[in-house]
Amino acid sequence: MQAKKDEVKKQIEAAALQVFFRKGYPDAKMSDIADEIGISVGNIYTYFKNKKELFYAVVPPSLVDYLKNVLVESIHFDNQTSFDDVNDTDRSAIVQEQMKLLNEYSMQMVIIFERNKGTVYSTAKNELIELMIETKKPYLKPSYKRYDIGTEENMILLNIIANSIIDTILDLLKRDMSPDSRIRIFEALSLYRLHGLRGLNE
Amino acid sequence: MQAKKDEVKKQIEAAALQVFFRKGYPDAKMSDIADEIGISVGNIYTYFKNKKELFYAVVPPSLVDYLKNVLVESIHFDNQTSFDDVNDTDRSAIVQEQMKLLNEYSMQMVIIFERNKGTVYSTAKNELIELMIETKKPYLKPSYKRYDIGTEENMILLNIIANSIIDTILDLLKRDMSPDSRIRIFEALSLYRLHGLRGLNE
Amino acid sequence: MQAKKDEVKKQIEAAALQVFFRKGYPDAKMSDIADEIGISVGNIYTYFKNKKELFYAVVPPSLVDYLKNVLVESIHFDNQTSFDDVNDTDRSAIVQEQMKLLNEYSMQMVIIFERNKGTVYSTAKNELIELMIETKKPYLKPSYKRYDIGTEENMILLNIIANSIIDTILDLLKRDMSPDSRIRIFEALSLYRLHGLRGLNE
Amino acid sequence: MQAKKDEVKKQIEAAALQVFFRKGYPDAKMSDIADEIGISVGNIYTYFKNKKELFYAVVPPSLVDYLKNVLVESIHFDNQTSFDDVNDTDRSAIVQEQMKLLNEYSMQMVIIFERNKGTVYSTAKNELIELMIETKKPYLKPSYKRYDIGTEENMILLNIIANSIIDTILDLLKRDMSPDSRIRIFEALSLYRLHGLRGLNE
DNA sequence: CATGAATGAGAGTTCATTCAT
DNA sequence: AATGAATGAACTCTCATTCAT
Repeated sequence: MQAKKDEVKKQIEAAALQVFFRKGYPDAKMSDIADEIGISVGNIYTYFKNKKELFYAVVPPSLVDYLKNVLVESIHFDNQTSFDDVNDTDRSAIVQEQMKLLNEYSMQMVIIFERNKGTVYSTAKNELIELMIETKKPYLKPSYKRYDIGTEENMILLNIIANSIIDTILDLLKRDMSPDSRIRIFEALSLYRLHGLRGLNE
Repeated sequence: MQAKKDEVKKQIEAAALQVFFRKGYPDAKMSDIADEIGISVGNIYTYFKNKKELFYAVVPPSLVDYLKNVLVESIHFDNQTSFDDVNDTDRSAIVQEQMKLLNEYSMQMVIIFERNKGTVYSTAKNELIELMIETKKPYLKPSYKRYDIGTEENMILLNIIANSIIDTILDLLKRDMSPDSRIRIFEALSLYRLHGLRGLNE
Repeated sequence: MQAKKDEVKKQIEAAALQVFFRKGYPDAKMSDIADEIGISVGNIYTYFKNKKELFYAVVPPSLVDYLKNVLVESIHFDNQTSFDDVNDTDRSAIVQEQMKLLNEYSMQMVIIFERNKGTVYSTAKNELIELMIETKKPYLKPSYKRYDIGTEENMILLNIIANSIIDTILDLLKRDMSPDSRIRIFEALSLYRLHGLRGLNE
Repeated sequence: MQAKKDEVKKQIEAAALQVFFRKGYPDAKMSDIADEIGISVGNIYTYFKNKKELFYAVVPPSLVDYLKNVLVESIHFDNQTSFDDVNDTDRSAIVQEQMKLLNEYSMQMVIIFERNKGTVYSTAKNELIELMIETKKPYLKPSYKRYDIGTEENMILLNIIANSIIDTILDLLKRDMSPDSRIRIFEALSLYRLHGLRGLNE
């Protein structure tokens, strides 16, 4: 019985994750989730007190810091030497490992950092950006002289770029493709971040 | 009295734009808009037939093609020579003009290309991406050999990058800053697109 | 000033009568009435306390008994001799006089006896029927032997016929036509009531 | 549970039919229907998508042509010989059968041909009148000479009479009585139509 | 007097949540 | 445990009525 019970609970969680991912929290109807696995709406309430509790069971706050770290590690967005200093085999292993983690929680990641309306995660993306910038500050030059960007503008620029890096990763995770394709595109995006379109297009 | 009427209508439009910008069409309640300017909900219906009409008065379809063109022009995302070939004065004039246009409709742009759920604009961003890729196809190399990306992966990569370029512009427009700052950051972002972080950071 | 005031009041009453006639009380909007004569909604309230008061100013209860009597007189629905016993000139004069009265209050009549929803006149038609039957009872045979109609059924039959006679008059009054046409059709209807389709069609 | 559901659905339909019959579509409030059977307004939406769907479930368009035909057949309004040519037994059987049909859908009939505001049936009565006149035209004399009615007036007269015949049937159906009474009155009304009050009263 | 913008009550509809079965 | 019918709060929209101008 317990096994059965756990089984249903897992089904509900899987269905809920799908629906929260597709529609976001406010537009995800309890009936959507129930329909997804062919159970009654009321039965969800046997396992979860309410919609909110179901949501946080499926996208728990504990996941946030973990995913932030994975993303910060995955990106190295400002460390130009990261890919130059390690050999290809090592680099590949690192990327593969990171990708595995990102894939595993891809839907949660999108929910936490993008489709977070109506949840406590509405500030998560900005916090991640802060973390990215903070973590990598030592490597950053104080300003980009060529364009005479002062400290504040500099921060905004970094903020926008960090934002866009996150969006780029999330965008990649949203798309359906083979793991190999994903890794290749992931690496191409790294190159784009470091060297721009010219870097890609030479 | 007529003056009063126009005044209130403008207030409603301004409030509506704000609320649609902040919450998106489906989550923008008529009461949010009314509360914003301290009038009754019913009074909005003195000026606009219904929520939909108010929305399209504030974010008219006629704006879409116009903004698409401005954005495509503003980006030159793949034309590496665009900034090298013209002198600084001309370039500055062009950028200033584009920025002015983008600033004027910054909220509409975000609504059309990002917070477009429940509106006719839900496909606008993808159409813009298609337009960007299509317009600039002649300049693109058929594939990025270094990462062995085949045609399909190539398209996905371009799609993600185009997406991110749009997001970047929208992000910039969402932030409150002086016109000068905005232009400088805008130009820095162009540099980032072309040469990556290394291009910025040298 | 008083003259002007009275003029506007009369205009409102005329417009109200039109609109109540066309749409009935509940569906007649104050704005319909105002639009009809190109004044503001608020101005109606200068002359009439509210919609109800305007309605009863235009269709006053005092009219009801009067119109009931006119109709009862006009119909002679059971007096088979009415048309045979008087000469044509006299009869014509009587009918013309009745028609004049019916025409004058045609809209009120339709409102009182037919489009009376939401007003105190919802029972007026039944009261008129009662009056018609009561008034003419002396002339009625106690039962229609041929169809074995007992007293109660007899009353229902009379009720239905009376009802239909009223409807027929109202129907005639609703239609747009010349006074002459109206009189001729009115007389043909009398013949139909007395002798049926065969009476008409021989 | 299924039994319960069907039960409630039937209750809602019965209540809706009652309320639509009493008030007409626009004035029938969902709360009227809910109150009628002591359920919540929202619960009606468990069974019917919206007010319109509930209405057309209870008064389906498929009924219209059927009822038109039954009425046209039932009336023979201009065929004076219809009752003379068949023997009493046959005639009785025919009338009984027609009455059964009319009784079964009496409320729907009133709704379709009389209380049809806001529905697709607003033209049904006029269409039925046209059908009645068209169907029976061969039997009609070109004009009623005695009253010198020209073609147009003739049509108006026929229209009014047809209208009144329908009203008469609907009126009969609205009243509560035994089937036998209804049939006797129905037959008396036929006689009235053919021979008028004199025909009844001799 | 006249205006018409503003209000508020009430209608139809949706959906998270409850609860009898 | 499971069902899904039932509830009620909240949203969009309408219109008689009020009131500042």
